[in-house]
Amino acid sequence: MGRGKIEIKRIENSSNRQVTYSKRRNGIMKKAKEITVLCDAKVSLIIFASSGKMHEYCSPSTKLIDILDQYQKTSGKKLWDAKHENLSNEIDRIKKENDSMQIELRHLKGEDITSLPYKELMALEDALENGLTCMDVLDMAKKNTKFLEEDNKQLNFIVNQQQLTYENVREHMDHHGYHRAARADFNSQMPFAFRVQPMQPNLQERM
Amino acid sequence: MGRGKIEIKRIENSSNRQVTYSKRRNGIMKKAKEITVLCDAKVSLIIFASSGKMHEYCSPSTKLIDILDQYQKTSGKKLWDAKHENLSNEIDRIKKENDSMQIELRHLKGEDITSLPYKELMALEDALENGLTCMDVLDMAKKNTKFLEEDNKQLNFIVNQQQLTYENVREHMDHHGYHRAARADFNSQMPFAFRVQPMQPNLQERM
DNA sequence: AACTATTTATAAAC
DNA sequence: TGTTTATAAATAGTT
Repeated sequence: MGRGKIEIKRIENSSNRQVTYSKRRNGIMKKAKEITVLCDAKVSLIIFASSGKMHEYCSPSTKLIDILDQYQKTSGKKLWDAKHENLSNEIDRIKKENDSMQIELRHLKGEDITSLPYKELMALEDALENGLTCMDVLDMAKKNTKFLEEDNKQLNFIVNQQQLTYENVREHMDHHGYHRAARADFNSQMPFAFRVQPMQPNLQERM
Repeated sequence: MGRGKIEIKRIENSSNRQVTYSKRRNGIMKKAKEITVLCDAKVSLIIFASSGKMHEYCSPSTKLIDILDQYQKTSGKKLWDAKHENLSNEIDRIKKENDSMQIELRHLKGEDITSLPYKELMALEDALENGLTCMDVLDMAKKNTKFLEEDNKQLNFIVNQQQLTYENVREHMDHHGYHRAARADFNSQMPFAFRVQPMQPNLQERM
């Protein structure tokens, strides 16, 4: 449609190409508008000139994003969904990081590891694999030590109390002149040196 | 361009509209292809009929996604970026959570170390300076734990023996009919529940 | 869907 | 770039 028929192939003359581009671009835009109005169609038209300049048409009262959404649904082709996936993956990655930190935190904040149920132990294993440091394990060890020391203290206290009792009872028996045989019996039942001292006097120096 | 001129307004007759849509859609598609070839343009054309049927054209050796990317860059308008904002926001949120946890972790770890008794801290420092690895320190911790556990065992043994003794003595006294008052005395000296159970039943499993 | 009279788009020239 | 114009192409109405 013009003074002469043209072949549909790249126009080599740059300025001719530019002119034709401009004219035909307007033509397409007009057609796009027309079909939108005439036929109730939704149209998205995006054109980039080789120069990089962009022109677009999008049917009125419609957002390009909606058209593209519908495009994805209708065609089944993914557009930003691919990007979406990347972000989702990052979220997953960070969430995992989060989880292992939370586990680490819980443990550092003090609950004893070995008292944890199996599940949590498995989680801890994961945490270790995910870079729980030696320091963390040391901390746990320290907590354990503290427990043991407390146990020791209590046990020592009890033993001492028992010894005191023993001595009091013996004194009592002595005082009241209980039968010699009974006292021998009693002693034979007490084979240990009850003067209990802390067996590890400077525990904290060992760490 | 046809037998008669038409106004550019919605074609009310449904089947006419449908026919015109089909014809014009082909026309636009052809034009899109032509401008692509003739002028080196990149074109994305998406058309939805009111029926929902979709047709698209995208210039060859180009992906729609690339055109849309370029669209976003060139126009500054956000397409899926808007949708991604939600995900990005979640990532930000989680990352913040992460950061504060990391701070908390550092804090806790720092606190743990600085709250150690001076001696212990110096010892640890020395150990690390002298090229001991984390492993070595862990080993020490384990040894310490073993000592404590042995102490605990011994103490438990003693406590149990003492209790046995107590029970035997009482039985002995009962059997030989010692004075009621003496027995009362004896009981009053034993204020503790001697039935000692390991307070940390699975110490060895903690490390 | 094919036909065709007519409108519209546009290539070439200015 | 914009206008003109001869002509190709598109298409509205018809069959």
